[in-house]
Amino acid sequence: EHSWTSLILEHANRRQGRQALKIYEDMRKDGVEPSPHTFLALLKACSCLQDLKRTKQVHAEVVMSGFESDVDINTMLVDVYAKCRSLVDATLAFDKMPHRDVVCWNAIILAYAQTGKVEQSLHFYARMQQEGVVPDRLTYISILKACTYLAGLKTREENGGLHVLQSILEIVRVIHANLRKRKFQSDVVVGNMLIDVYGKCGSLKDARCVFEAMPRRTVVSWNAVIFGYARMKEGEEALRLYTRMQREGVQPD
RNA sequence: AGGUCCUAGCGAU
Repeated sequence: EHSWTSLILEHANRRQGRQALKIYEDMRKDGVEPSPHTFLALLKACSCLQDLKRTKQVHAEVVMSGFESDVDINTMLVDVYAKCRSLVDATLAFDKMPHRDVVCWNAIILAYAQTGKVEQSLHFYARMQQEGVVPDRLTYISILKACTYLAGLKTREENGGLHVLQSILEIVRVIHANLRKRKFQSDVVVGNMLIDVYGKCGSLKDARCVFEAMPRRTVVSWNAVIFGYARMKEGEEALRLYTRMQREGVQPD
């Protein structure tokens, strides 16, 4: 069983989802019983296929094998259903969970965040705290993702979105304050997201401030700040940053 | 044996 699972996982990691599912069929034909690890590997395959129908089939197999209340599997189901763009199924899986830890709260927050549903993300964020679960770095990242996605939509609208951008900006400032309090502000991914979202909200000043304060930067940090200026038609500053990036030995990608 | 994570682009849809 272990070797079957490794094989499935390997194909899933190489984004060969269909192969992975086929191997699972062979495994069952050989009369081998799947373990929770098998399903985690299968769900990873579903996640890259983004195929709702197949995900539901795997879900059915999970139930038949008696792993319906496995926390890890359910968390992954929430995530995969969201990647298949079925928030309904993601939410159903989430609601069925008897016990919820921070990881699964993060998964549902991210599920809504991925399509810019800021209000719902914040709603789950509030609920998790009511239930005594302490947010972690990924919780904040997930909420920032919701803000980023929505801000990205609104900046592309020529005029209409200005007041929305303003309210997103206010939310981001609150999250930013929390991140400072929790000492997550020096995290690279967090920093990258703040640069991006501040830029998309039109606040290059905040974006730049975060960028300059970062203890460590990656090419993503540079991209985010450069695209921020470019978006606001500040081509010259974007170019200056681009040359500075090269001077500091970071390769463009 | 690894349940949730960043920008842009490219594919897929």
